[in-house]
Amino acid sequence: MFVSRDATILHADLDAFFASVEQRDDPALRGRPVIVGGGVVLACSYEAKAAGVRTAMGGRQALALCPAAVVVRPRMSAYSEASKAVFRVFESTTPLVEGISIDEAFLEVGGLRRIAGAPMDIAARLRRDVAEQVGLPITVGVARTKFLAKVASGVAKPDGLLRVPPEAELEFLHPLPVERLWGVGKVTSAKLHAIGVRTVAEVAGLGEPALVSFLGRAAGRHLHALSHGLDPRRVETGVRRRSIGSQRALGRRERPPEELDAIVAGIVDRLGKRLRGGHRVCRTVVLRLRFGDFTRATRSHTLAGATAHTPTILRAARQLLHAAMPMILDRGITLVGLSLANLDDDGAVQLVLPFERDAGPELDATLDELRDRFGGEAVTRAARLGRDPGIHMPVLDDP
DNA sequence: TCTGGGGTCCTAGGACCC
DNA sequence: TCTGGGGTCCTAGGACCC
Repeated sequence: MFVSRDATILHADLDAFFASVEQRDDPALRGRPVIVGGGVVLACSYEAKAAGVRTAMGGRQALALCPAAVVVRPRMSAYSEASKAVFRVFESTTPLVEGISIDEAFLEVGGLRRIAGAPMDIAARLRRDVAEQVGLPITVGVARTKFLAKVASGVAKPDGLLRVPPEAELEFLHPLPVERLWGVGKVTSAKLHAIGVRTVAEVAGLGEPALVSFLGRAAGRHLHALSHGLDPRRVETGVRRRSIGSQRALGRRERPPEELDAIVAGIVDRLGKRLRGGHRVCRTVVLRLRFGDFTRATRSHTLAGATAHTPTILRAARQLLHAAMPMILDRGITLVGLSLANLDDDGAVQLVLPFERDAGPELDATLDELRDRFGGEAVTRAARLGRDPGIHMPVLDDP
């Protein structure tokens, strides 16, 4: 496999994204500590970070650390717009863009040297373009691998640019704390600390067999590779979503079953629209629950066939909810959510139904039945296509 | 400190098939 | 009567990321 010897991967990461959008849109917030969120901190400006505020921290604790902070309600649509604008700048830089979240992406610029210059020049221009065209600060890491590019941007934040030269990768990587490794969170870092491992160099020194027996096969191999600077992943475009979900925190108040049912119905409705909007279908419905003691549970059901039909999904979700009721009543529910997984593209199929020329009423009855099964939208589209009664009628697949 | 909302991937056991 | 190994799918839980 070809591995570039050159540092041609950019990791571009917007700084304190939500908070930066707020500061951009309201000059009164500039230079001040800003917290986006309410119950928990969704994002905070660097002024707030300086006071110790962190993402996912409880709102009360954040304000205790930083009483001067301005708390702002999140404006998701504004962030979504800003993200789109930034990604337009990415796309104008190189066609090889792999988005990894609303505020970061990998860009491969290895093939652009002749027309756009060296990676560092491209990165500097990208930062300038995002600042000028979108008004947001962005940090870029440049390296030979995705992982090193990401670590570089993390080290260079905020509003920075850093290249890891291929000949100095381990020199750069090994002194860093293990938490910098992708895939090392709270649990894994605690495990590693327990055996006296605190730096990437020490992880590298453990050897793969030890890491595998200690952390499991996949995690062990992964960490071993990363700690030696090995990461063969290429920048990939057009990565498809594997699941979509929506959830709602409920607080500690008791919720009667009818209310839970209504909330689930609302979530199914939203997800069904997103699914159809993206021309996708799902096969697995996952109910997510969180309880008063903060334990969690999931219950899932896989359908015989793929669907984007709201009533079909709702039926499955209701059954899962019903089966989980004893647990809910017992432990008290604080969050309910649904994920739709096993996603696929919605291959529309044609259903051929034989009809006589004058079978008007019979056709109408059949159409009603199909609307009920597949959703009005799909069949209305299909009925237009199959205007001539008795000939054919394409509908969305839903066995 | 009493904790949002959106995702990804891995593990492990059981069912089932060859 | 007692015995294999391999593969896939489903379910549930968990760690992790932004």
